Amino acid sequence: MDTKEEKSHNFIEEIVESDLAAGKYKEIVTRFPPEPNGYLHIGHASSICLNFGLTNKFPGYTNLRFDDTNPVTEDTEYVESIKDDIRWLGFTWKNELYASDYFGKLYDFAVQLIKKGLAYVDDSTADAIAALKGTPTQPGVDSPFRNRSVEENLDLFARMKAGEFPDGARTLRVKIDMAHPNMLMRDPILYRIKHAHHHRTGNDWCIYPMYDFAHGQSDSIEHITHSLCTLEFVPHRELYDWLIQTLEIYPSHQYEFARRNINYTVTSKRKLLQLVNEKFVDGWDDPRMPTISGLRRRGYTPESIRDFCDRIGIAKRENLIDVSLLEFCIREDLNKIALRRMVVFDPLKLVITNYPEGKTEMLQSEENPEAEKIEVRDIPFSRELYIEKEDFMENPPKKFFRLAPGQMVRLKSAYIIKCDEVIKDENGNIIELRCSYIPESRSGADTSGINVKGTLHWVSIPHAVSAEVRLYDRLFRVEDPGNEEGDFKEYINPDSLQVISHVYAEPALLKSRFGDRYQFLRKGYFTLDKDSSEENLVFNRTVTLKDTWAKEKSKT
RNA sequence: UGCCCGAUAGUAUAAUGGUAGUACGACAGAUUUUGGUUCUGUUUGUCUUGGUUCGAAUCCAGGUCGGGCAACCA
Repeated sequence: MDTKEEKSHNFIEEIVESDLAAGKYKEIVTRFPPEPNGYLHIGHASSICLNFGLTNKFPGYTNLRFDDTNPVTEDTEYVESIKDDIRWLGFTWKNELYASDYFGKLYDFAVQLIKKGLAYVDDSTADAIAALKGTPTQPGVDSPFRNRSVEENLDLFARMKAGEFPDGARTLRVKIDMAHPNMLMRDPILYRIKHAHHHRTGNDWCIYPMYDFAHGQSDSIEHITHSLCTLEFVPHRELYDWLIQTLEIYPSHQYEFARRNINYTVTSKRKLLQLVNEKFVDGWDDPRMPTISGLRRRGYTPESIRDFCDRIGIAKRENLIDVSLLEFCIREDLNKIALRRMVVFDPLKLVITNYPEGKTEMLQSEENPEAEKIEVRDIPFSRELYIEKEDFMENPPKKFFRLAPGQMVRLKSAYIIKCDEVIKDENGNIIELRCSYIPESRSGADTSGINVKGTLHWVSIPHAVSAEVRLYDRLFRVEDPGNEEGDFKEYINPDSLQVISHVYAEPALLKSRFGDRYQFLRKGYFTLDKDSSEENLVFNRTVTLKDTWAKEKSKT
């Protein structure tokens, strides 16, 4: 019996495993810390899978903590969408928490630092602070307010909290070293004044802690053992550790990994927000968006996204992941679960001349040939059918397995037919095909002995139902739009959405419900869109099928 | 001209001093009532120069290249 090879650990799992083995912790605590100022995207999914995945693999739990320290950009709309998305991805948090829950504690921490002579109120303007900060290669200069007395600092900070000063008039800064080689250690700001309404604390506060004075402290309060964040926070770790040590609070530790980037899209909340606000897309859940809600509406499954995150792994190097891997993951999942349906997008009329007029025959076809237990559905067959225009060629190349004058093909789950005659209009356009069928070739009861190379999908004209399909392509024409010259929006793919308002579908599709997943035979995977109604079925194409014929064609 | 992080096939990721592997992609073939699926095979890689070592992707030193750091954002 072959034991399945254990999947190798990423570097963070290694750290956790060795911490656990060394007895440093009995259980681990991680957190997913979104700022509620945008919708979650595929990059966040990776972080979610990491944080929650860790505590699924190892003993411990994961908190959801909203990093809501900037009331100006944050909103409960985002809080709700973030919770929905995490749940939909299939994860459960232990505690729903907010950095704003700790505003009181954080204030007390600040007072402690002032009392230790390690924090001061600075009256400098933002410009002055920036000017005295120095540059990466030049040391900064002490603020003229740096040496105020503890009493004065205590008084001023209390009055900042009391709302005596306008926005931006004063800040509280920690006193470290203005010549420190790490710029984040040059007396970083702890608190700033913002007379703004907070989505949770309302108007209770007019001073708000900065990220560096909220995140690590929140981690510590929650006894987070492994605080995972992306690489741009590496230089913050020194300050993170300094504050925890100085405040003598629970020592959480920060570990950094490289954010996941995917080609032909952007995953920056600022850029995504622009696409939404400037109407380049239909909203945060536009099926072309790399947001979780966009992927959901597009028809991606949570399983496929988790599988994707699993396959791309976690590491520290810069990366640009090929979107074809994401597409592979969704195809693999949908192939197993999607119900097969026949839908003709671009119809060509086909008349079976030797089939009785007015006759309707019910044929059976598999719901899903990959299923362990094959179930079937009924499909009406009649004398007049639609096939796909591109499935017929008058002068076909040698490798064309589809219909052509004098050629035979199988109609999926029906009969073998032969093309006898091509009917054209006065302009020479092909408007109808006259074919004959082989009665003994009926699917499942074929005694004809005829072998054909091609199988086509089809729809019976009198039974066809109408639907709209929306075909999506990548949102950008270039691999890394965020890194191109000029505005990233110049690189939007103008053909990222193609709507076909009337396609012809087999009647079984009439019973579609939200969340149903289909494979339209030879066309791709589709799911019902929220714009759909009883009168107008609307389907989103999740992803195409792999198409080796298209590849073959493009060679010439 | 400072501090920090990184570099393994086209892409992503393993190998933790001992055979450079996996997945996706690409290519070729088999099977197929979806040019889908499935199966088989092929292809391509340790940034560089030294050093340590019986042995280096791995350890050390120098270099090169890429990225981050000067928001009262997170």
